[in-house]
Amino acid sequence: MSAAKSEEPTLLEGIEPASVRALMAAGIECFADKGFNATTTRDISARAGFSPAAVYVHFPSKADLLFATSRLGHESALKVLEEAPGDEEDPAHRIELMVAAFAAWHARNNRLARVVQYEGRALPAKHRAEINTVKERFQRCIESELEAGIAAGQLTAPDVPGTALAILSLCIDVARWYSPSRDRSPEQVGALYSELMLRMVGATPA
Amino acid sequence: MSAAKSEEPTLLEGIEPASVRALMAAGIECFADKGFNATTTRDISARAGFSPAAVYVHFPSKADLLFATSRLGHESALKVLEEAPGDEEDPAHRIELMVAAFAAWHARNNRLARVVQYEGRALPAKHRAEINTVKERFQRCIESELEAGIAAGQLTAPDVPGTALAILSLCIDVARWYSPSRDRSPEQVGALYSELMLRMVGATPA
DNA sequence: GTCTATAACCAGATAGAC
DNA sequence: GTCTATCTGGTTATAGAC
Repeated sequence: MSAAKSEEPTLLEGIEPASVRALMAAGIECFADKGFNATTTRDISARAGFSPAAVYVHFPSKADLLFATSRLGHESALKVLEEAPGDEEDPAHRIELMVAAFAAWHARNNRLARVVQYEGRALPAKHRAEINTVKERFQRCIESELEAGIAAGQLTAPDVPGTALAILSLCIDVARWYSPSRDRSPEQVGALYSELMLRMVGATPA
Repeated sequence: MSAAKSEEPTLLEGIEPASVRALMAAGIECFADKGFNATTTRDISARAGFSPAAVYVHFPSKADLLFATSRLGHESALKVLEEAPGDEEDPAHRIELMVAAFAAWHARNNRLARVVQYEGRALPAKHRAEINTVKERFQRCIESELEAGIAAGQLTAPDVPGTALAILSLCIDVARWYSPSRDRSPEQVGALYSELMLRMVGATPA
């Protein structure tokens, strides 16, 4: 656990005050590295440059800090998925843009994405339920695009819910293996994955 | 955490003595449910039907119990991947069998698979290194099948290492979302995923 | 808002009886 | 080999000074 150089560049930008932003950035790094339960409040405070008690000035508990970061991550990922197609109308092109953006998000924000995907267990039931309502929207997002593409005769899928799940799953698992130093750029991952996805739904472009 | 009904049916069969088998089964359930760090040695012992100190009779530490289960899982998954094609020689059919088996393994053994994929961080460096040597073989396995299929003119891929990684990733992420009560059977997951994979590499069968 | 100091608790691991 | 009892260290969270 070295110094706190790598703050999440864009996602935390709007968070105020700066001490909360620093604590959230530190929490993301620590939770991604070691998991929620192996991270101590001292780890987080130290990485953010504060004394051991600092977490409790801004959050009621360590779990509330996790909730804040987890919600931020879910909302950001959902926003990316929903806004990716813009005003594009062609169904195959829409889903191509969505997958490229969603996969790239999981690469670019892979630390936060790991927290989002793998640390949800540690949330208290009430907070986990709130997070789960967001999760359901991801699946519906992809399914409706697939259905539109199939209706338009552009795509084929052996099983729409299963294929939608597989597409999401493929993008989400980027968070598990992606390493910014070792792998392709987030944009390259997005480009490769959207191409593989198009092949998967029978819409090979070139 | 309810009673210890659901032992891993086949994988732990050969483990002796029975107390070690029970501890490993309990460890898999607990680690999969709550993660390594949130699981206490008391959780494991209680679930296996022993007193709080039982773990230490058979394992030097909680981390050694994790290592034993993690190694068992990696070896089992690798064996499934390597042995799936049998004496089949057609490259497209070989990779189809491999993906069907590997995806189904992650569904069937989804608790153990979660431990294998998400709890490796908690292993001490030496044990993690041993596990990583196994992990590398998965990627090579898929890559060489892709290359054979491309050489035979049966498959196409925009990027062999990237496509191999995506195929593995797709199968591995089954462990994250699969629930035996809610989802398709492991065999159905394998069938769907091998079909999606064949489309992805340009070998649509029907 | 941040610090130092500490309370209260809990978990990994061990000792020694049976 | 399993148990009960316990040691020891570390963790969350709080109190109260500055």
